[in-house]
Amino acid sequence: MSANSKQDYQRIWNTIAAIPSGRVASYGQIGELAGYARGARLVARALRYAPIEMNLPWHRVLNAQGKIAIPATSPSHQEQARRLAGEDVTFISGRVDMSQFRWQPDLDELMWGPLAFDTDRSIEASDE
DNA sequence: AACGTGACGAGGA
DNA sequence: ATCCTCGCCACGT
Repeated sequence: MSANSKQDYQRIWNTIAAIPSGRVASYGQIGELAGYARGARLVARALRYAPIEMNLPWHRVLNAQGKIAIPATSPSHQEQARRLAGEDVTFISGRVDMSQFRWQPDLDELMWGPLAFDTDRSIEASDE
């Protein structure tokens, strides 16, 4: 499966939208949950092109080391840190403790939540 | 069409 | 911890 349209980005956006306040996820984690194994870079792109009107909790996505991935030269970097602080996500020497703050969707959420109803992940369409 | 790039990540040295 | 290499793949040149 490969991503090649905005329609594909939608699944990634949906996944990001599901990250609860006070928790964070890594790019790779979002990719896996959205059905793109090893799709970390795809997630980064999807995030960059996400429409602002969508109001995604973009600030809850960090790199695998718990660090803000946006270049420090960008104003958005500060903004991300500010938003996370507002959700009591704490940084220790520039990074978030992922073992403590990583979003871990429970089984119910994975099986019955909104993410489970993406069209090309339905039972009928599973033909790998 | 070919090529370099990157808000990434895992693994090895 | 730091540096490199490779896998990944849509995008802009």
